[in-house]
Amino acid sequence: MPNDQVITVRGEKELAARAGHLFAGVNEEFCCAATDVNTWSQPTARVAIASRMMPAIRSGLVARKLYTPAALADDEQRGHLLQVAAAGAKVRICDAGLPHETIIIDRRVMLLAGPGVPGDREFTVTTSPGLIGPVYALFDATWESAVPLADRRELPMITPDAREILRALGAGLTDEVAARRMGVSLRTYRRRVADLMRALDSDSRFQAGLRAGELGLTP
Amino acid sequence: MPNDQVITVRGEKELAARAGHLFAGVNEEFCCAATDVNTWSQPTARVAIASRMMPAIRSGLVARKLYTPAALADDEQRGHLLQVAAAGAKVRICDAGLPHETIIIDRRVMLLAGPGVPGDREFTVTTSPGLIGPVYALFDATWESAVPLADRRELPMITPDAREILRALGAGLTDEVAARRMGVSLRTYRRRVADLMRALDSDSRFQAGLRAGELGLTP
DNA sequence: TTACGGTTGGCAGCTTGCTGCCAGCCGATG
DNA sequence: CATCGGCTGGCAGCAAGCTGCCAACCGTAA
Repeated sequence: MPNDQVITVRGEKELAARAGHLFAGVNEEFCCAATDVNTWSQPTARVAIASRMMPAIRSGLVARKLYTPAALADDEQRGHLLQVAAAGAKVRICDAGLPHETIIIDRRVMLLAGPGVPGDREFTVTTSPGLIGPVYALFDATWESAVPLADRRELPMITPDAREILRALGAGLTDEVAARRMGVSLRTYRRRVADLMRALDSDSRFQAGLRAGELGLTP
Repeated sequence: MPNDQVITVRGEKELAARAGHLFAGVNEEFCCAATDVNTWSQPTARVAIASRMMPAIRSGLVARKLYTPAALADDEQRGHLLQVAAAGAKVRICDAGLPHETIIIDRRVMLLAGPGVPGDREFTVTTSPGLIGPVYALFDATWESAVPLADRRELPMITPDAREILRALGAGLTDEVAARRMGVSLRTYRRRVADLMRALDSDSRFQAGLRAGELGLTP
């Protein structure tokens, strides 16, 4: 494929047939951005890819996988991500949508997938440095603002109630004012603040504010 | 230019000659991501572009311009950004590097610039939806995590001293412990914390923590 | 030398935050 | 019906945070 060329294929079969050779060797870095882990139409393909990648990671390959919170929606996906992360891949979660899967291999080959159904969607493959470079930069920028999977705490207790408390805290209100606004007693408000502090694993309110922001819990 | 094609040109003259027609009409949306505003080799070109874009914004065009903090490095750039923002363009600053300028027009045409010197660099232009879509999504993701120009406070008073205080606060230490560690009295530590709170325009420590994080002041 | 401005540190008084305690209320269960 | 668990709200006691006050110290300038 000449350097300035782009090929577009439909479906995974055609992708493998026309561009599979480009993905044969991953030597240095594998970058992937997607909504969730259901990339390929067959879940077994995902397992096969992961099992091939793990030895490579041990040999020095850098794998960066960027997903949206949808990738943590069910236990299967989460389990898979924790598994690849434990194997050494860097996994981050970003809050913005990633409707098009983007894969960049060794900054040499780039695969862009349409937003369609995994089994029937259009793939664009290119080796053009003029295209890969800028996309890689944008991937990098998104990566930098994403939260490492390990740092991302699951906070199921972010009820509407807790969210209102975060709002009040973020507005700098005293407990008394905030409690009155919420229509609860000061003791109850403080009890809930203490719950929130515990959930944020924070010893001070400054630290809690910092963490709430880091975790994207601010309203 | 066929849909799946990409053209690569070197220099602005060749860009205008071979692809200038693609940029003739901007009807709906103009998205741009770059390190700073020194996009073109001639500053007068920047002024001319801005002066053409302002009436369009008033007619409903959405202009989104995404830069790194380098775009605020000098008064001239800052002044320009404040000007276009005042004219209705949305300007955001993102903390990650954007070494390749990326321009997407009406989601129809995309221009990717190499990282070279403005007067002598390579441009890649494409109208391929398979390419524009994913890049647009990554632009969007980066945009979402960037800070609106208006919200970005300049905080020159982040001395090494204040940074150490932020560290102590972020670690959840009590004032007494932090003061002792810094080798100052509790009164002095608290005096400095109060200075920091004032600088962060915060009424509570939670709010201060939140803002410090938002402003990227955390160590 | 003295005078001045800025900073520090100790102290005191106050407010805000933290949490235990206990009574009361409510819903669910046997 | 009684019992239980969970939650609420008032109160008290304490810790942490906030700030004014004043003396002491330091560097600088006249």
